[in-house]
Amino acid sequence: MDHHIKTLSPIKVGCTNCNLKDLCMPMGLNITYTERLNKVVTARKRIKRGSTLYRLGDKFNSIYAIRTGYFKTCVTTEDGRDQVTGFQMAGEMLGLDGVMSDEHSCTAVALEDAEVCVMPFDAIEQLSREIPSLQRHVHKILGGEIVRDQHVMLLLGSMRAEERLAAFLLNLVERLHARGFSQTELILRMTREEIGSYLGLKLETISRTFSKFAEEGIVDVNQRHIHILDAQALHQLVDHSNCKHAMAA
Amino acid sequence: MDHHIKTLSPIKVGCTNCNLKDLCMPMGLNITYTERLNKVVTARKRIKRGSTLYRLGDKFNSIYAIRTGYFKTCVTTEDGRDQVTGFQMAGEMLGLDGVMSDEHSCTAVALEDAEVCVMPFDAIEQLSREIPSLQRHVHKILGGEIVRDQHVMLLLGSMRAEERLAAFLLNLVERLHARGFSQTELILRMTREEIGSYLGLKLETISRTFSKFAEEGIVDVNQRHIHILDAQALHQLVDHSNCKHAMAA
DNA sequence: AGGATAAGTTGACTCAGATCAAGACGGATA
DNA sequence: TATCCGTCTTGATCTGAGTCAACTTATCCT
Repeated sequence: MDHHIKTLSPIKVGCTNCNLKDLCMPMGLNITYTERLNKVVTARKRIKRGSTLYRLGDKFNSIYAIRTGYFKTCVTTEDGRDQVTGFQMAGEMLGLDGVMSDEHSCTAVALEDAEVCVMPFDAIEQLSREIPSLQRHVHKILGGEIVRDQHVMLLLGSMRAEERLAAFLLNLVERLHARGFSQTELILRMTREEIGSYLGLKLETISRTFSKFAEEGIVDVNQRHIHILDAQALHQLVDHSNCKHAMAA
Repeated sequence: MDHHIKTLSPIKVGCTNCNLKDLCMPMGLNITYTERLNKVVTARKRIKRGSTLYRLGDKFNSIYAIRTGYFKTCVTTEDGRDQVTGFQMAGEMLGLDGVMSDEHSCTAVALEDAEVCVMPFDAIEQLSREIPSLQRHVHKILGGEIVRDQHVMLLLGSMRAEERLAAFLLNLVERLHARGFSQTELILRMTREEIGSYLGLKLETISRTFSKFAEEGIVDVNQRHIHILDAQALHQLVDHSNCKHAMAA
């Protein structure tokens, strides 16, 4: 029991020896700078599956680096309906949606038990004034979010259901692969409804499209366990949407 | 004629006496700092209607503040098909899409003859290390883009055609109003096709929806000249999409 | 001014995905 | 082991927006 409490204590593992340091905030920083960044991480926080890290409207103080677990972010409207705006995994940052107006513009929910590093944004700003490479990295994290959102806009604005799901699966598996997981197998952390919300489709359509992929031998679907059998076919689906009139020409 | 050439010369009007200074980059900076920012603006650039400020894949060096004119940004796919990701007007920034990967991830096209201030990003980064309030502002500009994109995702993912167009008109007129223009009248700078691309709809649908709004007396449409007669109705359309089951409950 | 070209409107028809509905499955609880 | 509930699948039907096409109206160019 004592032992269990010890693992819970704040700042046991620092950035320096964190296995995510090449993906996360310390990316590209030397040891001296990483140590300084480490001092900015004042706390760790555990979030139980289903509970929120922050909610729409909460005061913005910190950004969060995910150590373990999965999150979804969603924009909730007054009436309780919501749209999923993204899924985040270990090494990715959460909370940047609050930078603009000093309050969060979406809600972050843990899809499974998770742990995050809390980084007060004031401290990050101060440190990044002293360390140009950190400043550059903060800008890249913010800018990367913009590029990612643009891709989702492209997906929502011009792809059909199959193309959307194919793009979604490829994106997930690519990010997992960057974290050392399989390039062909994955376990979905979210429901069909959440995938649908993210992709602008209904849960039935997600289910049907999975079944169609399975029939065609492109993927093997067992509940949330997905085995990609023909990644090439998925890529073609995504690219094909851009080729309708290129082929006609 | 001489007079005309003078107005064309680089850096005639500085940030200090620019009429957009409260909306644009110098927002919130005192006079001393604004003068320093002014030195970063090394050039002005004129872009003719229909030509590009930068293209997808171009090396990222600078961000741009729009002095006059309108732009659209679009993600172009290999085959020439593209999706409009946004419309920008005076006082807004362009080019942030390049921060992440050091090359632009979209193309910026002038919808009418335009003039922009060129701000080398290296210089902005350096200056923002010295001026915390500028640093904060750069972060807010980047963060604001994220929030804006989230709203578009919500629109594309969960609204019907009428709701999308209503939200689009309200957003445009609000931004124009912040620039001193009418709250009820506006001239569209883009074609129905460009609006459609942005909203994930076809141009025929945009046309039909405008006609429907006109029939219902919500707006008066004369080509690109739009007169909003019942802003309340537009607001209700947008909010209503969030109330379907709230009303049932 | 006139002719060419781009932009916008409107109608008829089609279809992808939504909606409604009925079961099946699997993990949690008692 | 039974049952309960959230999740998922599948079928039947409906509908909002897409597609195709014909036409009108602006705008540009010489």
